[in-house]
This record gives sequence, structure tokens and C-alpha cells, in this order.
Amino acid sequence: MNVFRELRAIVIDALDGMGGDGTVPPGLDTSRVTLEPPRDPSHGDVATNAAMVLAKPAGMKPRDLAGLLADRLAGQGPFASAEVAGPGFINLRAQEGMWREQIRHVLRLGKTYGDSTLFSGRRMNVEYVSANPTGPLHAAHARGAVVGDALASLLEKAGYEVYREYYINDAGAQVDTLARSAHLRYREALGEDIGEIPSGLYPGEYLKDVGQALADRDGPKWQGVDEPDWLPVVRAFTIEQMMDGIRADLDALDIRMDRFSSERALVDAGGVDAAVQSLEEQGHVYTGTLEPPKGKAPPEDWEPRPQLLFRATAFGDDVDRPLKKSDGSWTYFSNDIAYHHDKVKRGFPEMIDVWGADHGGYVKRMKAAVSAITDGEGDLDVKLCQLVHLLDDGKPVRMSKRAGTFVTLADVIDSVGADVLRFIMLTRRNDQTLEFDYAKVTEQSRENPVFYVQYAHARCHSVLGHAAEAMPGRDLSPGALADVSLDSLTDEAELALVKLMATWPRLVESAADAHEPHRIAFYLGDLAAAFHALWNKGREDAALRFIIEDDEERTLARLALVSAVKTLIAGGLDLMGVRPVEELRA
RNA sequence: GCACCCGUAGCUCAGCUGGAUAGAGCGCUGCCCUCCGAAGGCAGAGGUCAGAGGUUCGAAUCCUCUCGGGUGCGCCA
Repeated sequence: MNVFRELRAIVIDALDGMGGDGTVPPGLDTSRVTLEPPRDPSHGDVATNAAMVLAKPAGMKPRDLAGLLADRLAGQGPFASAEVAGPGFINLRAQEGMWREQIRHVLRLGKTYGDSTLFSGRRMNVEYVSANPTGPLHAAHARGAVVGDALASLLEKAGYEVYREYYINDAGAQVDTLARSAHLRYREALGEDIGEIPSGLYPGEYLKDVGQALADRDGPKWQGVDEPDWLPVVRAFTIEQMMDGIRADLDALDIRMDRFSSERALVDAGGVDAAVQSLEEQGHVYTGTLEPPKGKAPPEDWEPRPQLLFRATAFGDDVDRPLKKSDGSWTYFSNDIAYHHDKVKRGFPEMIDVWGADHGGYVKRMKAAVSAITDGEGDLDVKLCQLVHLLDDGKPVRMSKRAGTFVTLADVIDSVGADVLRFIMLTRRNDQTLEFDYAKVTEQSRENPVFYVQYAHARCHSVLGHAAEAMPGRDLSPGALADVSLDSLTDEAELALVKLMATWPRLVESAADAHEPHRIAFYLGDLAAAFHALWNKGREDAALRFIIEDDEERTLARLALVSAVKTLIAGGLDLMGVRPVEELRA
């Protein structure tokens, strides 16, 4: 239900008709013809670039072609008028009734309004968070978590079958370090004096609980035995504990993964050998020696040595990348290739990874690898999330991992709530740094986008509540309001609001196509602004108030509008994973 | 040295994948509460879209170069 697509189809039909009767050459390529709402409302409801795009292939001047097309469109179907403007735009005005009908769609469809089939039949694997299982999630993880989750929901709304996935890096040296750190806390729990935590180990207090839990479960079993004997057990136990905590943190953000993929399990199952072998079979692997990196920070202990390399340069990367370390073991990159290979094998040639900006240097090689293992069929998009600066009333919140004073995700949720956190994380494009100010995000003012949108929703709720008192016994449910007469909605501000609501399905599709969930937040801000403006018009001109005594028809029409706004805001917030509020605390 | 991201109003940021006179908030100036929540709204001032070329009917948007800021750069994950 995307009106713009329907209107475009009418324009294309008209062009086909012109091709059929010889007005223009037949068989013109209309794929570049667009139809969109113009920036300036005085230019009509929608405008098409058809004449400008087709002038050259048709061998005509843009304005001449526009004139012919406009004549054919004016008064046809939903179009009330068509005018040629500027270099060859055709500005179209649709019957008001067509716009008003959108209200009924919103009211009848509820949160499914805007659902699209644009990507139906396609599957998308979205991998996000994927924080290392060495501690609780901290504030910096929130952004990737929210962006990934909202993106996944957005893609679902646009028709994709979406699979949400978390990659557990449980195979590297750092989880061994984690295990040693936990073992120390375990001995501490058993009464040993462990003194200072040696540098290189994780000092976090949270490991005390893990040590205690291990002591409770196994007693002194792992005390005084050699490391090779306890390490695998303690490691597995600790990772499980960490993941339990991470799952709880995600749960608090209302994030539910379809799958947690273990790197170690993949490696143990021979996934790396399989992936590298498939690369080898296609001739993308060779043994060679890399040049040392140039510039100001060359590794001190650099010495050239032959390694097993992936020919990444054949797929757009800058240099070929090592698959094996000098000791013959796989690099992290190899494991990651295996993981993406595994995703493809599981039926996901289309993938999105949400990473932190510090992994930016890794994007090209991963895309190159995906391109290689899928023979160009697969597609990986990487969304890099820039840093979040935590502030409190303008003052930076200092954090240090070493001192263990980092702010956990749970802390942030405790102080501002999951809804505020989720909304704010979507108020910037992912590749823009974001300032998160505790004081400002909970402030009740125009400056705070969460409040502003929620306020609009609460106002809608309030109006409907007042109406229910004024019209006892009347059914004012969305379903009932969807059937009232809407002819009395003729004010410019009312129609502007309706037209904005009509662009929602279009926004969902373009945001999904661009993989940009932040556009939802901005759209809701615009929608809220249009509603607040209409509200205030009613303050200045009583005839524009929503509830008009002695004019039931007009009142019901406006209540339908208000109810539709409320429904759409709630639906948009739902897509972002934010709960709408019906009242704001004073 | 190389790669990636960013550069838009005094400040913080949008800009619908190439459209018409580039938008919003804050700040500044002037207005709007006997009335559904003024926790809002309206109007005004404010721009060489970092700079220079190029592509075409048309560029903040695409390409090249330059300048500025950020993030990374074999055997870490």
C-alpha cells in the first residue's frame, strides 16, 4: 500500500499509451522515471521527472514532452491537475479524497501500516553486538545493539525474512586470559590470598562472582592442579557465565537473537579448513611474503616470512591477507572467513554485519572474502557505528577499562531506561559520532527528540480521552473511526499531516533499502512536529480544534486523524523497539 | 606512508541514493495560553554545502585532486 508507487504506475501507463499511439517512440526505458513529493508544497502533491529523463531518447525537448504528458494525465484517475514547471517537471495534484483515504488505511492496518513486500522472498542475516565474552556489555556496545536490532526489524517490515545473529569470539587467546583471571578469583573464593591482579589479566570485580560460582559448583577440584588440566573447564564455565550476563543485558534492551554462533564450535567442527579449502579450489590462496607496512609505526620486530595468503587484492582489497600465523595456526581473519562461509552455507548469501568504527580497516578484506567464497553471488554490507560520547550535563563521563570504571549497559538502562536509550541511539546516522548526555536525554523539552515524539503521542491519547468523555457511548476505537466521513478535513495543516502519513510506506522501503534505521527516528520527529503545529493552530483558531461541540461529523473526522497519528507514532516507535507512552510524568 | 569514515547556518545535526528557491533544533529578535497538556506553536535574521576541477538538462549528493578532523594499519581478537 504505497500510494506513490500506484501513482507512478499511472504515469508509466500514460507513457506506454503515448508510445503506443506514436506520440513518442515506443519502448522507452522508464526505469529512471521517479515520482516523489516535492520539497515545496506549492509545487503540488507529487512531481515526476519523466519528461527530463526521457527527452533525449524520445528526441524531444523536455518541456514539450512534459506538456504532452501533462495533458494526458490532467483529470485522469486520481489526478486533479498536472502542470509543467521548471526545466520540465510535471507537478501533479491528487484529489484530496485520495489523501484522506490514507487515514482509513492507517486505522485499519495499525502497526502493519507500511508493511511492504518489496523484499519478499529474500533472506537477510544481520549480525550485531558480537561483543567479546570477557565481561558485561558496556555503554559503547549499546549503539551497535540498537542499530542492528532496529535495522533487522526494519528489514522485516520491508519483506525480508530476517535472522538475528551474535558471534561469540570464544576461541582466541583472550578467552584463555579470561579463564586465568577467573581461576584467580576462584582461588580467592576458596580463601587464598591472591594479592594484586597481575597486569595482563582482567581485573574486573564481576569475575569474583564467577570464581565464587565455580567454587560452589566444583569445590577445590581445580586448586593446585596444572593449568592445562583446568583451563578448558574454567574457560568454558566462565564464557558461559559471561554470556548469561550478556544475554540478560540484551534482554533488558528487548533484543532477542535467533542464534548465538560460537567461534570455537565452528573451528572444532573444521569450518576453517572447509572455508580455506573452498578458497584454495578457486585459486585464491597462495604462499608468499608480505611487504612491511610503511609509515610511522612499523612493527619493531618485523621480519619477512612466507605465509599462507588470501588473494584479497583480486577482490578490491589493498593487500593480500594472511590466513595463517607464523606458527602455522589460523589467523582471526581465517576464522571470520569460516564464519561467513558458514552463514552462506546456511542459506544467507545476503548479510549485514554491524561493527564498531575501530574495525573499519577490516571491512574491505571481509567483503573481499565474501565475494570470493560466494563467487560474487553473496553480498555483505558492513554498518560501522561511530563512537558514543557519554556526557552528564555537558561534562564527559570518564571511563577506564584498566581501572574497571567503565559504564555498563545495565547502568545506562538503570538511569534513563531502555526506551530512551534505544531512541537516542537512532537519532544519528550510524557513521556519525553521537553524544549521549544523561541530563539531556531525560529532559522534557523540544530539544529532546524522545520527549518530543512521546509528547505528541500522549497528546493524541489525551484528545481521545477527552472525546470519550464528551461523547459517551460513542465507539471511538480505530476500527470505528476508520468508517466515519472524512470530507470535512480540508484545512491545509490537516491535509499536510495526512500527506506526511502517506509517505510512511515509502520511507520504510527506502530506509530498508539503504539499511538506515535512523530515518525512522527523523520521520517520527517530523510527524510529531506536524501534529504539534496542528494542535497549536487549534489554540489560535477555535474552529480548528479537534473536538467541536455541535458538529459531530467534523469532530469524528478529526478524531480519526488524531487516532491515525497516534497509531502511526506507536507503530514507528514499535519498529524502533520503543514503547509509546500515554502520559508524561510531571 | 596507506586505507576507511566525516566536513552543510554561530552551535548540534537532517537532506528521501541526481531534482526546482538547501531544512530542523539550540542560540538571537518579535509574537501566541478565559480554550483538548505553552513540557508546545508562529514569524524574522542567519549559507561560497571545506576548496578546486569534472560528468549532464540538473550536483550538498557521483568521479578526480587538495585541505582539515576521526578511526585503523603482518604473526591481536
